[in-house]
Amino acid sequence: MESKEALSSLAALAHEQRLEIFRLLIKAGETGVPAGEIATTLHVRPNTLSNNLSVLAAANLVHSKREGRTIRYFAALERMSALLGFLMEDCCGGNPEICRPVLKQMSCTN
Amino acid sequence: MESKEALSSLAALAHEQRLEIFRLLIKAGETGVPAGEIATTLHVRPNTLSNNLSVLAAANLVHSKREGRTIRYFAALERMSALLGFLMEDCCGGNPEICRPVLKQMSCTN
DNA sequence: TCGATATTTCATGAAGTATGGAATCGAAGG
DNA sequence: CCTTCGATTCCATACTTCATGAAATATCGA
Repeated sequence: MESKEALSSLAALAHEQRLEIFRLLIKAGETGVPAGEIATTLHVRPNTLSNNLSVLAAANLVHSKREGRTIRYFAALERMSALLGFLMEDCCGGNPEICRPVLKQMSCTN
Repeated sequence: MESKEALSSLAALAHEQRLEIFRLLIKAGETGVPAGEIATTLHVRPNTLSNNLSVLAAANLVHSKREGRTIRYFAALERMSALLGFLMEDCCGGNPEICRPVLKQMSCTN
């Protein structure tokens, strides 16, 4: 991942509503969530939601699929993966033990 | 980690110069880097650097230690760890296989 | 084709953030 | 004590981002 991509992802996530949207989509997983359902769940106006979804989409953090009148949104885990890799690049250059706790926090066993 | 803390961390990182600073400190690990060395390495003015370091420090992403006239900065891995955990919370609620690739990207074996 | 529903686009004012120059602080050395 | 060096703070200007309402677009059912 390049610096500019990482920056756009971080900027997209550095916003209260967008962070909530993204985490909601992370939790929803493969199922995704229709735009309207995001709006009612998070109590946001549809136009504001649409703007924020477009920011997340421009940062490649989410993608969408039309289903008739509704549009279903999904978190883009592969992008998230690349971002985390970029942020922690070479963190273990000196000593693998140091960043071990970071990984532990991410473990999917909880 | 609470949402507000995550937001301040993300906002701090969503800035070209601060992202470079943070990644430099991540690579430096336990050794840390003195402020002056950061300035010369990244070719930034000392006042700008100082501002940006204070933003990163306010977000608890870095901490510092005075050593005579110089001040040495370190990346705060425990904060980074909490941030990643917050972002990916419940990512595996449905299916552990889905977020496995995210972890792989972070693996310290490279 | 018409109306209803779901979502997006656009322009705008208000608020927040970045930047660089100058002044300041704190520690070390003569 | 005075100077130098490393780093920070202050401040005004310029820039960017944000939420909002009004209008537009797309899809479906009648």
